[in-house]
Amino acid sequence: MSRPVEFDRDQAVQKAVHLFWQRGYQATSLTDLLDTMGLSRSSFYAAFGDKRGLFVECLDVFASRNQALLQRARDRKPPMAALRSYFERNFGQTSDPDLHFGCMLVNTVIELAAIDQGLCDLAGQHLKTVQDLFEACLGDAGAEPDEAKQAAAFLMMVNEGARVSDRQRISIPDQLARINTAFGYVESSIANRNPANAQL
Amino acid sequence: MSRPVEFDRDQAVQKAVHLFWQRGYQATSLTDLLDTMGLSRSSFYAAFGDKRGLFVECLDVFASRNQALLQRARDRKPPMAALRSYFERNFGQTSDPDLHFGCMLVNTVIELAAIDQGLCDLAGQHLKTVQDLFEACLGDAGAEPDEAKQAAAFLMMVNEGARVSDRQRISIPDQLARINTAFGYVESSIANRNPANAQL
DNA sequence: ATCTTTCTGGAACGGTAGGTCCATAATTAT
DNA sequence: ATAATTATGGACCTACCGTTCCAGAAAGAT
Repeated sequence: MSRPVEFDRDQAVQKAVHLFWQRGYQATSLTDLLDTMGLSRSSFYAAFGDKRGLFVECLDVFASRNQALLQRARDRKPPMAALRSYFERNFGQTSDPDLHFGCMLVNTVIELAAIDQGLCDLAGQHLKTVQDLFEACLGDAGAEPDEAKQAAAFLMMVNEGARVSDRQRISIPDQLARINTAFGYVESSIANRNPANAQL
Repeated sequence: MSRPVEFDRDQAVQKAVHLFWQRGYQATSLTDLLDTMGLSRSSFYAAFGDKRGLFVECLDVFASRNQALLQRARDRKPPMAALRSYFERNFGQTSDPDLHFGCMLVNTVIELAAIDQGLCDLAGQHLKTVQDLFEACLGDAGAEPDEAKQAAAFLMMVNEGARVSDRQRISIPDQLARINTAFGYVESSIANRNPANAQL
């Protein structure tokens, strides 16, 4: 019954994710969003409630895409290679040289820590989920449970730092070198404490 | 000749640093600044030009305080202990439990990367200066030049990550544990390649 | 073809942003 | 005391923010 919605909701959200990812929450105006998503003010408020509601939805979309990416790598590669691929994403393979937006979750934590605690906490929870995935990968690689937990926390800190570096447009080889340094540390640590695991 | 300025410029800047550090550039309104700094609009524009000009000044003040802190530690402590003290600052010793603003330079890079490249670059340059200080400390600790460069880049990434974690209000023991993990890696790496240096 | 329902474009809202301006107050030099 | 100079408080400006509202367009049901 009656007139159907004219725009593709998923596609509109995708575009919003891209905008928020690039420019953050505050610097993205409703006008920017409407232009990019290609819908009018009324449709926007009918579909998403308000700007903050859309941002929550975008955070969730970004986070689940992120997790899926790591989970897929975990299913298809050796555990440490899967982990590395997560860190190297958006460094080596990107064709657009200006596509250095870091991680939307990290960006949100920093931008909104003192502005909107709810959004900051939501981003933090998503990051924690990723950290749990790190821990699972490290377990796959033969780390002891407590060692996996410690190394996962360390790697999350490294991840956050790498995303900050990314936004400074530090040269890609330098970024990869830093990541390689971090993984060298973790891998040799696991191998030393548990020499039975030669292959990681 | 004629009427002198009524407010203490340095003290006003200090207060502005605190506000910008906590809330970032965009979320700090001119009204917030005037209230906190205790001066009127006219005096503000006469003294600082505009909001962006004040922010530049605040970035410089923050960076030089930061560098001085590490430099002082370098003069008074063993090199690796000096480095560690920089990372542990704002974690253990702070009395105010809500004083988790991370690092103003890191916050600026993330918030303004796609908004104001000039400010982002300025913050990035200040971070690079700190990284050079890291490198010098590592040289003091007996690292070979290329090893010091590599480890300094790694430690800057760790620093950036730690400041992101700080804004999430992750428990202080957890934060210290992550930092300890990172330093354990670096120190054992230096010790292994150069066994003559037992003391760091 | 008509009725009903829902979506859509655009005008309009109050609030606030950063920035300007001017009359006035305050101080020093003469 | 007066003149000259500069700082100050506060009104004012334009522009844009996120949000609301309403008249009208579009589509399904009968």
